[in-house]
Formats: sequence, C-alpha cells, structure tokens
Amino acid sequence: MSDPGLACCTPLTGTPMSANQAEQVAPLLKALADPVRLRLVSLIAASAGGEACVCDLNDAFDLTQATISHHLKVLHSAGLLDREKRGVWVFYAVKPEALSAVANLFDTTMPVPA
Amino acid sequence: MSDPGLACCTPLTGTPMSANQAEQVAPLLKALADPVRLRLVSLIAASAGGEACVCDLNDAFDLTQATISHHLKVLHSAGLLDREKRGVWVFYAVKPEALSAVANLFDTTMPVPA
DNA sequence: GTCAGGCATCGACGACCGTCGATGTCTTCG
DNA sequence: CGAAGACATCGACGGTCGTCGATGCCTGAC
Repeated sequence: MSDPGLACCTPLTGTPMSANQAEQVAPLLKALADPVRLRLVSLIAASAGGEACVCDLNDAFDLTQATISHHLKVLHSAGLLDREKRGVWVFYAVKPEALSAVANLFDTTMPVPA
Repeated sequence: MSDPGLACCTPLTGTPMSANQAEQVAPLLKALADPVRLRLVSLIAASAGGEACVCDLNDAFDLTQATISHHLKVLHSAGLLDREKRGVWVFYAVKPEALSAVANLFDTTMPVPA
C-alpha cells in the first residue's frame, strides 16, 4: 500500500457517501430490509389516508400479533412510521419524509448514467 | 377476529406489494442495509466509469481485506455489482438496473402525496 | 521454476435478528 | 365493579450476520 507510483485504480471523481451519512441511512434500509416490514409499509401506504390499524395489519399475515407488533415497533423506531392511538385501536401512518429520504439516496448519490 | 360487522379499519385503496414481490426485493435492501456496503457501492458509483478495484476499496476502510471481499461478494450475489478480473486486479462495477429497481420501488409503490 | 502480491475462501466467534408463547397494560362496555 | 378485547412487552430459542486470522488460488515478474 501507499506506493505512490502504482496507481492501479481509477480515481474517485464524484463525491462518495461519507461514513457518517452511511451510518445514518443504513438503519433506515435495515428497517425496510425484511419482507414482512416491506409489506407492512406498503399496506399502510396503500390504505386510505396513508394509515392503518394494527388489527387489520395483523390479519394480513400468518404471524403472531406479537411479531407484527415487534415489526411495527422497528419501523416506528427507525422513523418510518408514525403511531397514533385512537380509542382502543392504534393507527400507524407512513412518514413521507423518511421514504423520500431513502428515495433521494438513490437519486442523488447513485445517478444512473443514461 | 373475523367479526364481519366490526370494520374498525380503513380499507385498502391502492394495490399493496404482494408477498412475492416483497420476498424478491427484500434481499436487495438487505444487501444495501449496511454502512460498509453502502459506502462500497457509493465509492464504486462515484469512481470513473462506475467501477473500482478491490485494492483501492480496501484502503478506504479500517477493515480486513477478507471483510471487504466478503461485503463485495454479498453485493455481487445480490445482483448489485458486476465482477471483472483484469490481470492481477479485480474490478467491481455498479449495475444501474438493480439500483433503479430499488429506486422504482419507492417511486411506484410508495408515492409521496406532494 | 520460484517468488511476491492481489483476492477469494474457510472456520470460528460474538452479536444481532425474527419468531413465538405468555403476560402485562389500558380502554371500553355492561 | 368485573369482563373482554386491542396492543405492547418480556424471556427464550434457533438462525443469520459482520468480522477476524489463516490459508489457498492465480497472476505477473525475475
């Protein structure tokens, strides 16, 4: 390493993601990197008003209510979902800002040439 | 459950992601859901020609060469990176199709209202 | 043919993740 | 008040992940 005359590789032209930015975005992707959580976000986003209650989400999967609650907590802790208690039921809503942050990640730092 | 008269929740208006689609997309997100791999993809995408050799990537991290090789293998196995051996060195290149597939995921199935 | 270097693979270890059953908390109803 | 239902939390289990040191393979140089 550190051989100045070698230059085996192409230099970095653009501005790659910083280590700090990577550490911040990775948790969001990690929260979404699960089939169940992906479907949960999709179900909530496709619901009227961009929100859905846990009882309905629970019926959409062959999983225990405890497992669904856990996944919702992960998504909420990652800042992807908002939680609102209405009476006996709890409604989760998508946070468009968080999703657009992920979308911007692929638009800004990884531009497809053509 | 299965009480037909309850209707506690909002009905699903849009078309949520299918279980099959979620199972297909989740591995891509899981491959990207790591700070090191995120920076690897970013570094490669920011390099000239959208490709970079392992020796250069190895110098950008405080990790073992074996670890970097492992992460590159994960990204390659997920279909996000292309591998090309040139002489002694190995070059990895981003696959724009795979990245745009992820980008489409957030554009198509989760449209931000405004 | 021998040597050096770039990269992949192997085996191992600790840490984390997804799922479950059981239990707790809180709200509404009668 | 007590009962029932919706949801969260707890503790535990097996599986996967990220990282490492050691080793193997393959290429180019001498």
